[in-house]
Amino acid sequence: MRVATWNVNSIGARLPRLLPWLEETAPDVVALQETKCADGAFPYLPIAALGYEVLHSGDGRWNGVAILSRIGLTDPTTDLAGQLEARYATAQCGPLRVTSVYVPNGRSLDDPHYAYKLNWLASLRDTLTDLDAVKPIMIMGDFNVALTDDDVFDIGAFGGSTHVTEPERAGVRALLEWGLVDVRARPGKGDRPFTYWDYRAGMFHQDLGMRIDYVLATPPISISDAYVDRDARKGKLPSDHAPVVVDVSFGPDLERRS
DNA sequence: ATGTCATCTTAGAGATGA
Repeated sequence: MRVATWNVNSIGARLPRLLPWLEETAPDVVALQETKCADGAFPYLPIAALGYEVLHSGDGRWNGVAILSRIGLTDPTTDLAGQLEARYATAQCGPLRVTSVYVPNGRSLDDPHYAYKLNWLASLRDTLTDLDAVKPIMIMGDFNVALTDDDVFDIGAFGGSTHVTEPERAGVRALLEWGLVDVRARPGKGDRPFTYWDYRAGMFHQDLGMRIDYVLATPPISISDAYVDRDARKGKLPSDHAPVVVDVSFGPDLERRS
């Protein structure tokens, strides 16, 4: 089974890249972020034509998350307790409980949006309280946090910046401490599996990136491969994020239990 | 390291966010 996450930075602008990518990559489940469209404007038809059921939560201009699944999609939820923006979507997709997240950016350390980001991560952690890590659960998306200094191209360039502070990292680590595992993709071009490169200043060309998109999975989910699809960041009108693609499998007992 | 890209407002360049 193949699962992927991708911040597409507008599904409207990215549709000419997304549709052929879905055909070539053939993921069974995809978590999308930054769709930047209202529910009524989501391109359901061309995606359904490729065999996917869709759960979308969209504000319109900003944010927006989706789950695409061709192995079933039930028990949809887009409400994250106490949070108003469209940044969270969960559904049962076959044996997997899948969540797509678009964690708030934080903007700057003195901006109220930074406290909002920490609060949002706490709300995300709270959703795990009643769940059991022996079941197959995946939370994936754009976390807007680099977990370690090695997850940015040069930690010296991030003094006083968001994405690398201890409270943000602790917010994500709380998910790992609960029992989710950080599925590290094998590196692409460089020695580190970056997933985001700023559009400006030739950052992608120089591989000056950040690893801020994560796939988190519970231990029963066996990972046979995980890679960053750098090709999707190249060429004409790419997103500023690359997809993370993960191949997973389960034991027969787990297939039954879920 | 702020060099790009996407969207909305409202008709064409500016504001906003990343």
